[in-house]
Amino acid sequence: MDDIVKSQFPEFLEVERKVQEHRLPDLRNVKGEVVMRLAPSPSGPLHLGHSRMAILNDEYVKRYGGELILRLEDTNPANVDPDAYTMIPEDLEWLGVNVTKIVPQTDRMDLYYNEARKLIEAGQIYVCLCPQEKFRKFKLESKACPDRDVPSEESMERFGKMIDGTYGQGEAVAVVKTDLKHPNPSIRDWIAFRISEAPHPRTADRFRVYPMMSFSVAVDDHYLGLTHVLRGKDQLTNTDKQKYIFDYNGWAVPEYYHYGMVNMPDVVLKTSIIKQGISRGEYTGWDDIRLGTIRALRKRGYSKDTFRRYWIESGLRESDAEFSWDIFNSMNKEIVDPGARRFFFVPDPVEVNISCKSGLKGSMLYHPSNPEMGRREYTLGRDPVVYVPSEDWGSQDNGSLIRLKDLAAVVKNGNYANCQETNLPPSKTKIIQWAPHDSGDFAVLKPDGSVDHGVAEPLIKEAKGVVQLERYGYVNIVDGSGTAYFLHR
RNA sequence: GCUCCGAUGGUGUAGUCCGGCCAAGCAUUUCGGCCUUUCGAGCCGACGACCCGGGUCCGAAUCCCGGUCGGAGCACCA
Repeated sequence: MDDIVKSQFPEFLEVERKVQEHRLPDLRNVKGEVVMRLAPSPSGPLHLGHSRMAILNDEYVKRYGGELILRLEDTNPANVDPDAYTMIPEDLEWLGVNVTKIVPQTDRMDLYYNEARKLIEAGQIYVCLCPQEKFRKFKLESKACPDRDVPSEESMERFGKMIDGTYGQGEAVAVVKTDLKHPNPSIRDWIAFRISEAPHPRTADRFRVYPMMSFSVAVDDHYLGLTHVLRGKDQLTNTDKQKYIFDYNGWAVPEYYHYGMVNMPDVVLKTSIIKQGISRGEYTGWDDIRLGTIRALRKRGYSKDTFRRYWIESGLRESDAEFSWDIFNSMNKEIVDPGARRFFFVPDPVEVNISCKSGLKGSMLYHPSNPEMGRREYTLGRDPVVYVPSEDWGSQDNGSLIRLKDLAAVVKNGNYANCQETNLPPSKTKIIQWAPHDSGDFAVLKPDGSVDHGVAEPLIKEAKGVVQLERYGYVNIVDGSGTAYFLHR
């Protein structure tokens, strides 16, 4: 029956398979090509969380064609790491995200100022001289600050004084008039510009008045010609704020999508915490494998395709979710396994003396499913000493039969063992890995900060990339130093 | 507290717009079994879900109302 279907209606099977595959929903209102953006702040390299917005946006630009703009939101000098300007594009490139244009916001300060002046003139932005506390109190009480009604010429002059340094940090802000009665206090008359005298890592002291995110985002989304914006639900109120700028200017609003928040367990993502840890020497760097940065995950051996598959499957849902390492790892395993050569690693090794009537030779496939990848072979002689995992060896009683994989079946007698010549059926026998006596020390660094010490078969010295240590798990080997990074089981 | 979102097994998703083909699919986890000189891969099987209460309807996971729970935002951060 299957054969008939296969031979006569192959297209039917095709269709069925496609239905199973996860596919992102179509974007609404697409007219020809799309223009989308990634808008991280350059405070550090990208992490697992960022990879979602990067890949989702990239997927849509790949589907419809168009532009993918990397907009570096660097308008808070206190929060900028100069290295991030190079690390972020590196991370994106590795992820296979095709950025067509890079735009740092500090290149566009004149544009923000000009747009501000336009709105000041129209009476839609005013400059408030209230102390911070007072401004906030007015807001919460839905009251107008006295500066709200000064003539626009006066506000314009004050804006000039913000820029020329007459006002110091904290003494003046430019505020967008919205609706003082708006139910959400954060949307009532929100701040568009503030003074920051902190030196900017990129522009030094060239500017002292910086736009707030909601202002620069609105201006940029318009002038950069964004058609669709994908962002997290945490941006929902910002979207409402930004709509005022669009309305005041009569600009068309891009299509906004807000996907749910994803909680990522067991991993450090917060840039400020990582930075602190690095400077204190607790972490070796941005790629410390205990971290959730893209470069750390990359170092552990994750494939870029895993990120893509995972986030496509997660889609654009608005409900919150829990990140699942189980699923992420399982996807990665599927991608990485076909190319992962197998090796024996013996953690916590114990020496066993084997007695044999004839010489022993170990011969193991590099990959059982792909025999064409060849074999690794070790000639051990007649009464060799081998290493075995103490945990496995110790769990077996004296007199029990144990199979040393692809080497011999032996009967345990303390730290000695006798070869068993008979060809007993292999099932039900404990099968363990082993390493010859001339094996080198090997250590696996794990993401929880622990290290598994042991020995690994000599040929592992030639290995690079992701390998499977049989019965132990997948690891990534980056050099011949006798260490590897733990990937997953 | 205020504002806004959301709710399908342990986890991630499909289905919800346009009610019946859903006694709910897929993936992952866990547990069994098969295969096998890996506790890997593969194959087979099992457990496991439509938040609750009302309403509309011949018929509701899907529509309406109320509740509950979860999350996000409420900065001179992004």
